[in-house]
Amino acid sequence: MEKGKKTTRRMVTAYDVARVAGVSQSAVSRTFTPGASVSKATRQKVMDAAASLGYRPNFLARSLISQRSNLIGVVVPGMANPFYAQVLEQLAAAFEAQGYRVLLFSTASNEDSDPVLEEMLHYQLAAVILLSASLSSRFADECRQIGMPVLLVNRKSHSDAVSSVTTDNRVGGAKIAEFLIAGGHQRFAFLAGRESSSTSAEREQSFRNALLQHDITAIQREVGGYDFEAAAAATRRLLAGAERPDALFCANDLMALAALNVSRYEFDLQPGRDISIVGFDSLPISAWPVFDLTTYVQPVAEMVMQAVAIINAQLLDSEAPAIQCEIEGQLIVRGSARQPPGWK
Amino acid sequence: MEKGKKTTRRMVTAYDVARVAGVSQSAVSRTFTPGASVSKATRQKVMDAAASLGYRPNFLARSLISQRSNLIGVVVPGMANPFYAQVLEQLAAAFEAQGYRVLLFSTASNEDSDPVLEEMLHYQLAAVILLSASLSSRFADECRQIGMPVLLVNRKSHSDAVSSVTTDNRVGGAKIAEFLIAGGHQRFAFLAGRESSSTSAEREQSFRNALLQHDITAIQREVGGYDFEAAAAATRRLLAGAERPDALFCANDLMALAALNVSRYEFDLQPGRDISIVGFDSLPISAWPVFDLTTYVQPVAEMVMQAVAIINAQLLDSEAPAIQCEIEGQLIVRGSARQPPGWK
DNA sequence: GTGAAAGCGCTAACAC
DNA sequence: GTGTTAGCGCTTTCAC
Repeated sequence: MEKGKKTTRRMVTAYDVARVAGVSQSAVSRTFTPGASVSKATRQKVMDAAASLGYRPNFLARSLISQRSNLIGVVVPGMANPFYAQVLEQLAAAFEAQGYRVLLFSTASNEDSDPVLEEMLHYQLAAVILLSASLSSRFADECRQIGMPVLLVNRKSHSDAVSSVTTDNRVGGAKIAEFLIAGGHQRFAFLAGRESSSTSAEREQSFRNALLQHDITAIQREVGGYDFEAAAAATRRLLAGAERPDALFCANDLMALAALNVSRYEFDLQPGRDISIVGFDSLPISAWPVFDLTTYVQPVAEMVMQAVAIINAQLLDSEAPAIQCEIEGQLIVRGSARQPPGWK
Repeated sequence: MEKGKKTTRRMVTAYDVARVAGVSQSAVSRTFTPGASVSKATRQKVMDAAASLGYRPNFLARSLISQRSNLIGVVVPGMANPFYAQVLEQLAAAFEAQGYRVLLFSTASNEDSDPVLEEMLHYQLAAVILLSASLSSRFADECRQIGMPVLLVNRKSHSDAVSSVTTDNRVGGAKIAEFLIAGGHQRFAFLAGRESSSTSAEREQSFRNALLQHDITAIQREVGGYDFEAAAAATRRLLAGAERPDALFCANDLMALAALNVSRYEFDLQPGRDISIVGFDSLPISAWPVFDLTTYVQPVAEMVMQAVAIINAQLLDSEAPAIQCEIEGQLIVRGSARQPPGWK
């Protein structure tokens, strides 16, 4: 912050406007405060003066005095995965509609968001949203203490003092298992996301449990870390193995798309016929004819709605309890996995 | 545990730290100001007190008094196009590395960024970056007046008082034309982005010019508005027409991907054999085997580097002249377009 | 309804 | 090197 030539260009302040309008500075403030009491005449004078001077209230100063900012901090783990981009976009749109602004904190992919959280605490954020990232209990406590709502999206906390919005991962994992079993598959495999991710863990656990109901215990497993290249490599290992799986459940769509590419172009396996591949998320691009991916929908719009609702509730009452919101997803059957005869 | 206890949520200030450390408040300020002169002893006392109290400088207050914020406003036209997401991500990473933070302003796609610019002026932004959006000269003037650097990325201004970073669109358009001509194509088509976009216009114009050199003037044309669905519809019109093109240049990759899908799955045309499709951007996903798209690279990393360099220069000297930076792209030949024999 | 006055938390002269 | 002193631009009592 050493840089920057000092500009002598003083900005237009409420005082300047007051002087021109022939009113007090407070009158100017009131004019720009929705719901404050100003007479029609005063307001008009102020507006005219403001317009002529090109005045705009300084939101930073406003936040400082009013002790409340309209900045929402959002932590995203990069945007290589369209899912994150989509959630971020909708989150931003929803909050902007309410007069908030998103301050972006991109974390270098890894799950440890403590350093970035530390950074966030320097801005008087109205709230913090962590997308696909977890939160140390230390920070959870600290945020609660200063009355700053924190919300996990697409991830759950071990502590239920932290709010979260997720899809019903367990239902999804089970549904996919049943679908694959009904399709008559024999050799199952799971492609995991990051090991530390609650999301991947839930999907895997329920997948395994459902298979167990049918006495299927031998499940091959690789880790793709939610990354395209890593998932492609993992798929290669799986398909090159002795017991090539005929049913592959990937913890997210991006990895499923990688698996699709590898199967088709490196192993000459046609998804839906020679191998069944299922994802999780339902990215827009997964619906493209080239992929035609069977997947479990994470209803992004609904998740964002709930996220906004939870944040609003906490903002209204800082004593409000944390909420773990789990949203109903849906299995979308397309062509990348063999379809059981008569499947609804 | 005391529930419902009303916590007086005053934040920890430099004064509190000063009191505990037994020094003046300025000493605290200096401790947290890189390059300020504080003795080892004082600094230590301050750091200890700060740590014990959980003190963090308030960046908003700092910006207010120092008249310079570390907030960079970035306008993005949504993130459905991975190109935007990629640029945003790298931009954020680059600025964060310099101690800046990105304040996100997502505009509802359209090209008129005036309302959002208006919003931005309320925050004391260090600089503003417009991604694939244009700028009215009114705002360009206003921003210059208050000494706030503005930079267009992937778009050019008619005025050269506005800085911009773009790829050499004209070179790209011409190269693609030559490549397609060398491939022996007969019926050319161009799929435009938004009509108001300088980027699309430049690519089209140079494409046409290069074709003109070979006496090719009949060029079919549709508008895809940089949107996947719109581009798919446009492609349908093109392919259903009497004079079905055998060479299609799309103003960006996203639209080329749409064209690819439509060609292959709706018209049973194999790209690279029955029709040649070329894009512009070189998205990561365009390299996937399923698409194997021939395209012109926009070197995102380099563009971001230049963007940061330009902003830094303007920040250092607000009188610095605007810079129009044009970066050299590169034609990536892959399988979606027929390859001329012996093409280098 | 309106103005005066008191700060929000901080940096940056300025003396010492 | 350190403390003292002014404010940055604004909201918000509080009298009138």
